[in-house]
Amino acid sequence: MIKMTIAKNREVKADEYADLRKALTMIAGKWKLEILWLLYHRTHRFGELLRTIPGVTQHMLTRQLRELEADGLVTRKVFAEVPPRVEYSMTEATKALEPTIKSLMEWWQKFGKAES
Amino acid sequence: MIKMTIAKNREVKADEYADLRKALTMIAGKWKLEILWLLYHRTHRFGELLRTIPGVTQHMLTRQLRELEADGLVTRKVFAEVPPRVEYSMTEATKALEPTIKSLMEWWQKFGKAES
DNA sequence: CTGTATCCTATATGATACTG
DNA sequence: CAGTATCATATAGGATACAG
Repeated sequence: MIKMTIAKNREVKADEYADLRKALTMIAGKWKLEILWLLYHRTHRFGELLRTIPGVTQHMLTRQLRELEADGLVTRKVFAEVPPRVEYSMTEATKALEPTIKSLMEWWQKFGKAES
Repeated sequence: MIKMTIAKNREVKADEYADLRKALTMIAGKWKLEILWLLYHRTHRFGELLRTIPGVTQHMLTRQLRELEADGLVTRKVFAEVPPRVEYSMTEATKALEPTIKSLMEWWQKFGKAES
């Protein structure tokens, strides 16, 4: 897997940026941080999230949850009941991300607020 | 500044999410991480960045730099010379952000790669 | 209750040509 | 050298109606 090309360093770095960008966009969706925050506390049903998050629509909530699920940041559990029940919960990856989010919060406290 | 409303907690939290989203989007631009990375090493001229970052156009580079500057993440220094010279460098805020970026990198190493 | 299907707008990104 | 202007495309976000 070693690339013996002159451009090796550039290729490797380009991959790293792509990775980091991917990680950022995984949580940068308009409603994702609030969804994750709620799931940090406990499992939520779809309707709970819809009622708790101000301004979000069914459509957007569904889409953000689907993306988070595809990225391994939420677990979706469907119960075969009538009426249907669906529960969303965090994953190991979500838990592991918490320190990073707090780090970003602390940075914002010191530097972000002064700008813009 | 204390809001004595029933919705106080929700309002406060909504502000926090808006802040975090702002912090994320400040560095989530397509070329921003690579720009910041280069500036972590040393000051760069516009043309250097343009030649060093593969795939970026003059137009996009200018816009990403302007956004970073507006957010306090790069310093732009214009020299009154012919031909013109413009140097971009990092700020205190940029330096302070490095641990957060590394934290995100480490998280990706453990959890991001397995998904998607 | 928990979605999906359409259609629409806003923003981000990009290609290309031109300029002090 | 370091941009700006213009036009075009891609993606994110949203309003509304309908469905299992």
